[in-house]
Amino acid sequence: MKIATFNANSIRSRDKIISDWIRAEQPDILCLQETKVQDKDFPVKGFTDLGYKVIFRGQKAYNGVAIASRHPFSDVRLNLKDTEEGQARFVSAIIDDVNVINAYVPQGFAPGTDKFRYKLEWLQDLLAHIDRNYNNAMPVIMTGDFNVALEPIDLYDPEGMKGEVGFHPDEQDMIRRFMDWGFIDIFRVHHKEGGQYTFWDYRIPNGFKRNMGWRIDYIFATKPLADKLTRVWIDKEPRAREKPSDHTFLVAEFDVGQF
DNA sequence: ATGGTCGGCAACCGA
Repeated sequence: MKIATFNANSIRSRDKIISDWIRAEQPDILCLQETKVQDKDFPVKGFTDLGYKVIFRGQKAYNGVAIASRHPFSDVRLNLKDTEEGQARFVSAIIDDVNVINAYVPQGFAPGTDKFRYKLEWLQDLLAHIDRNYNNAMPVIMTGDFNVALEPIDLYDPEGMKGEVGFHPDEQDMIRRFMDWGFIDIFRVHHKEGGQYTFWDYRIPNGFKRNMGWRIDYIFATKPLADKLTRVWIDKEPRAREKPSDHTFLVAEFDVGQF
């Protein structure tokens, strides 16, 4: 079973990068964030033409998440909280007995602001939702853009960014609570080295070429799945193309029978 | 070298 995550920064602007990548890599599941499209305008045909089903939750201009899958969905959920209609940041489903959660965590702007507090609250709500609905003996994958680098080796300038948004202890403590619950950061299981990033800010001149990036996209898996991990990697090729997203693809393969 | 990001969407906001 091959699963990938990609913050597209507009799914419509990334049409060719996404379809080329799907054709080349043939993932079972692709989780997308920052689709930036309302549901009525979602490019469903692009996925069905490639043999994929797709579920999505979007809004105008900002946020938006989707899961494309070669296998059927069940138990589809399109929002984290029933009251939170306006924030298209969460979609989950069961796909061939694997519980898949796709999240676009709020960016947070800056510590000490309402946006930063909202980011922490959103993560808290996500953890509460997971704790109510799953346990760590179940096969669960939680993936997406978490907008948090965990360790100094996960960003290019840990000294300069210490305490800033995306590299703040309060954010890292929240992510570690997911790991205490039972989620394993599977990229780190197979890659102990630093300098492996999934995001390079457009605003840094030649930031990608100079590898001035952050590892803020994750695939978390519970132990039953993590034990079956065969390969996990960051595919930087799409980031090197014309008109790339500021993020790139993170991919994992598991040796699970039913796929 | 007198410049220096994107995308959405229509003036700036968010990242």
